[in-house]
Parts: sequence; C-alpha cells; structure tokens
Amino acid sequence: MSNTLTGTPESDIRLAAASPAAPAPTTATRGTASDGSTRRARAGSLDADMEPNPPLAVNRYRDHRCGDLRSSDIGATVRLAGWIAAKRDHGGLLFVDLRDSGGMAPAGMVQLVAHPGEEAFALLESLRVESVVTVTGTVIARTAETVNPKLATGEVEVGVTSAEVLSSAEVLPFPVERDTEVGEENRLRYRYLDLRRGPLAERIAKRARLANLVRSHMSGRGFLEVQTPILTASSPEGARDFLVPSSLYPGEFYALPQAPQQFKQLLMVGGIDRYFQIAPCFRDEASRADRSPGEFYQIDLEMAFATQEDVFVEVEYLMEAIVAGLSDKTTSTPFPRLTFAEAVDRYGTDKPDLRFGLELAELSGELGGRTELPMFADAPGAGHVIRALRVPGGWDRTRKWFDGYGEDAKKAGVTGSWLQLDPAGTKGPLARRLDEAEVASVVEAAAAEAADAVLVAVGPRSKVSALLGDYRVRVGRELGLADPSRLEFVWVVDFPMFEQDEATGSWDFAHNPFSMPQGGLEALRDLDPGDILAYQYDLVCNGIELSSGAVRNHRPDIMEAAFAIAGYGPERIRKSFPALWNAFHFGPPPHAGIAPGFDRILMVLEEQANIREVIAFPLNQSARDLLMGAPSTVSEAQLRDVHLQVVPPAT
RNA sequence: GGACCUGUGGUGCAGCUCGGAGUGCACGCCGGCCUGUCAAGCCGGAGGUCGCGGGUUCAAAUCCCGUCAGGUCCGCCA
Repeated sequence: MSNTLTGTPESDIRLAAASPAAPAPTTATRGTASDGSTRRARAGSLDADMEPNPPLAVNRYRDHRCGDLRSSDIGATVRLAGWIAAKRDHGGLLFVDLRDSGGMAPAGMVQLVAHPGEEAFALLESLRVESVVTVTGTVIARTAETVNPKLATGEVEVGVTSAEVLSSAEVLPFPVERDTEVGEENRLRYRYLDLRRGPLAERIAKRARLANLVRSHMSGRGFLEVQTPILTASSPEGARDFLVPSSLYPGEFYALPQAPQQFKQLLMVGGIDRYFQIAPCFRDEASRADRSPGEFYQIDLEMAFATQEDVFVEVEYLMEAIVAGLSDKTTSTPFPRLTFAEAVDRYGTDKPDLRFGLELAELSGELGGRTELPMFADAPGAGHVIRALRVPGGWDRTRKWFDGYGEDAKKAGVTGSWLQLDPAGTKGPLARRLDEAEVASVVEAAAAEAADAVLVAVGPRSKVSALLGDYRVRVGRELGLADPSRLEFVWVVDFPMFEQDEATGSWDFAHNPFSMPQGGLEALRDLDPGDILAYQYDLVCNGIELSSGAVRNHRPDIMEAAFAIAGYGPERIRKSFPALWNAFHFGPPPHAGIAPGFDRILMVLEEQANIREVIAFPLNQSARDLLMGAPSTVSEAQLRDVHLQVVPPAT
C-alpha cells in the first residue's frame, strides 16, 4: 500500500488517515449470530474504533510506518523511526531490522541496508540493538532470491542515506527480539522491555478491545456506566481492606473498596434502572495464579426489578458478544445450569469443566456396609460415602501414579484405593480384596471399560468429592479430553445460604449476606438453616469461576431474620452497613446483579494460566511491584502528616 | 500463618542422587574477518562469592541447618 504523504521530512504535522486499502488485519472475526434474536447485542459495533493502524503523525521523525512499505512504494524517499531489532553486519554490507511498534504488530518491521562509505553506515554499525533511530532512505526492490516471505515488507528494503540517533540502548538485561524464555522476576522488573517483546503487548491490546466491547455492549443494553468512589469506608465483612489514613481526621481511615457492592445497591435505591462499571476492586489478601493480589477488575452490573433469569439473559448476551468479537472459539447459549449440589455430586467441584464428561460415580449403595473390607463395611456407620472416578485407559498407569493418588487421598483425609482392568486380569489393591461380584459392581457403577482404571475414595462426602473432582480435572488434562475449540459456560445455582462451623456447630453466611434466601421469611423461619438455598449463582467457564452474583435481599425484615440465624442482632447490620440499612427503609426496588471478573475473562480468552499475563503492570505473588518498588517506606514527615507511627512487628 | 518447588557469568539451562580444580550447552557482550543476510556466518576473547550465612568433611555448586528472593498450592478471598 502506498502512502501519498511523501512530503518533506520537516513538514508540519499532518494526520494521514490509514490507507483504506489496508483493512484492519487483527479485527476479530465475528460469530455468525444468525439466530435472528432481536435482543442480540451488536457485539462488534466498536471494531472500527479498534483500527490497529491509527493515523500517522507525519513529522521530523517519520513519514511512514516501517510495516507499511510495499513494492508499490519502490523509488519513494521515506523517513522511518523505530528500534533496531537486529543487525546483520557483513563488513561490506550492513542489514538492520527496524521495528516501530513495540511488539504491537510483529509485522511492523522493515529491513534497512547500508554500505561502507555511506554516512549512515558507521553510525548504524556502532549502535546496539534496541537503540532508537530515525532514518531517511529510498525504497528499493529486493531481488527475487532475497525476498523474505516472513515479513509483510519482505519484497522491499530501504537503502539508508542518512540516520540520526534518537536514543541509544545499553546492553539489555534480557533479549527483546528473541523468544527466549525469561524469568518472570526479570520480566516484571523491566516490564517496559517485556511489553516490547510482543506477546504481552498483544494481550494488553486485547484487554483494551475487551473493555471497549464491554462498554459498547452494556451501554447498548441500557446499562448506565457509573463510577463509584475509590476512597470509601471500611466494611467489616470480607477480605482485609486496604486502608488510607486521613490527614484531616487523626486516627480515621478511608478504605479502598473490595467491590462497589454497596454503592451499586444504593444506585438501585436511587432509581438507576441498570448499572454497570468496569470496576477496580481492592483486597489485601494472598494471591493465587488466577487471583491478582491487591487489585483486579470486575464487570460490575446490577439491575432493578430483575430476577435471576433476567441477569442470566443479560450475561449470556454479553459473553456471547465477547466470544464472538474476541475469540476464535465457540460457545452455546443458553448456558446450561447445575445446582451447587449437582455440581459437587457429579463433578466434585462447584466450578466444573464441562468440556468433557467423566462424571464421578456413586458406590455407596453397591459397597457400603456390604463387603468384608473394613474401609467399605464401616463407611455407612461413620456417615461416609464411597465414590469413584473412571480413569480411561488407566490400566497401565505406573504404581507410582496410583501411590501418589493414595497419598493425596490421605492428605485429603479420606481413604483412597484403586482397581486396574488389566487385559490380563484385574489388578490393584481392590482387585485383591474384593470378590468377583463386588469388583463387577464397582466396574459397572463407574462405567469402566476394558483397560480402564477406577479410583475409589471413602470418607466424608465433601472431601471425597473434592479429591475425585481434582483427579477428574487432572486426568482430563493428561488425556486431552477437553475440546480446545469450545468455551463451555455453565451457571451454578442454588448455593446454600448458610454453612455450619464444624467445630462449634454455629451457622454463618456461606457467601453473600445480602443474598435473598429462596422462600423468603418463611424459609428462614421453617427450614433447617442447612437446607435454605440462596438466590446466589456463579458463572463458570472451562472450569474457571468467572463470576459470582445474587438476587439481593432488599427487605430489612428478611435481612434481620437471616442475620439472626448467623447469630447477629439488628444492631450488627445497622452498625456494619448503615447506608444500605437506612436506604432499605425508603423503598428499595427488588434488584439482582453479578460481577464477572474482567481479568479472568481475558485469561480464558487468551488461554493464560497466570493472571499477571493479562495485566500491564502487575504486582508479583507477594504483592510487590518489582518495577516501581511498592510498597515502600515513607518519610517521617509523611507519617506525621497522617498521624501514624510505625510499630515493627515483634520477632 | 503453613507446605512444596526453584535460585549456577547479562539471559535461558545442564551439572546436585553418588562431594574431588567453576566443568558444559545455547544466546548475549567485546575484538577481528566478511558484499545479500533474514535471530547472518567464521575466528578469538572477556565475564562467576554456584542467592546469602552457618555446619559436616581432608575437600561442598553438590550433604545438613538457617535465612533471603521468585513461583505453585493450602488457609484466606462476605
């Protein structure tokens, strides 16, 4: 493609629109969306805003982008600016790869060529890679043998006539242009270099597209984007708050919000019909690979006069639009639903990966109390269950693998055993200790086939299920059972409202104390707390929990009853959540909402196991910022300003 | 708060079980040669407190204890 603005290098800054002949190559392919649904969002309507080839400011640095040069430009004098990606010095001939878009487009590269005796030669030869230059030269055709098909600009090169150093680079702490693995500590410490490398920059660009798509979609669905405070009041529930000392009020603190939960409910009371926000959330809690320490983002949304069904429909539209706009994978709506109890029973977890089957089997009926084997015979009396997992083709797994399972079982507090359907005859500890009919019943219950293995676990239901659920995922991954082209979303519904403390027997909220109990006041009055379900739901995709939400409890009387079961008097609610408590006395509408994790969605789209890979400047696992050096000590004067004194922990 | 894994020239790794001279690989860096490369090639060179501290031993990168840093998990995440 040709840029017609070949004006003088010193020409005034003009905005050259990207050539229409170059359609956005990275524009996401859109889903078919052919079901004719009138309520369907216009998912990709923002794609035009995501033009990856923005207008070029023509100025003294450049009049073309490196990656734009084509054979149609042959003969043109061009000025380019960028980083020296690589040098190939032949002594009598110097090649330089010039790259002008820090990794954003791998195609943004062109080859420069210089010869001894030319003014630019010595300068370019002396520079290290990743130095920044602006060069002027002529676009030259490459001979047929020297065309590089790997580069979009591979049919041409630029014969440099003059070069100027804009900034020089010292020897880098790690290679930018090579795809060498680099330790994450170095990547975080020199995040700007990591961004230049490409893969990370592409994920950050995808993050921008996701944010744009979400804003466009949600606004189109009538959701009002409302920003809520970052400096707010500490709330007694949940994780540890980040505190911000007040200089104006000695001894008083702001807190960073763990989520805009109370604000969004107050917006409902305020008559905002539908709210959303890509909301920053701050929690001073330990991190995990999929959990950023300190701060993360949620697509926070709430709807007035809404039921669980209404929330599901909206989120399904949103997810459909995201998948269609930003992923090559496919999904299906409506998303299937599992109750919490079903999910744990069938998959051993409340976040099942539905890309493959391999459901857990129940053996309690077949074996409980029926065999001589004490581990089974005593199970019913101890209130234990016997469950099993089929391991396809598992007969020849190593003794070490099965022993590992036995050890994991022991760690989990359950008894683990196994059976191998060796073609030459059944083996494994259970084969030796059960009679033929019992083995047959295990095989049948587990739906095992020839050459399979069966893992069996005996113990408390929750522990047995968790162990086998863990092995289900592990086996599924080892055998590649999951369809890599699918995003299998599932709603997990009907979470229990309360859970019992094993030690004390007292009840507490299992999840969100603001969730509406199913059955309302009557349920709270008549049912055993352990049997009360909440209108509380999770959205799970490929085994990853993306989102948690609820129909909110907007009735002070039901709230009081619920808190009473958890052992709290009305005073507790009033003191802990004064704004919400008061507001709910002035006509709150029924409302419901959810908050899909923004970073988590990106992790799924980008198939990243670590959340730091989708964040430009993340804290490390220990919540340290290796680039900026946070957290850091501050001066005595700063501490005096906010009326604080540091008391080091006793050691 | 706890468990486990990792730490070896600038980068990525091997060496550690079974102690014996800082041994090796790939890249980078410095110098030289080189006119068609595509992460150029060839020759030469520099670069190390084997994270740190202690212990065992005639001898420790290697074994033991402690500690620091990074990662994964449990607890935690209404």
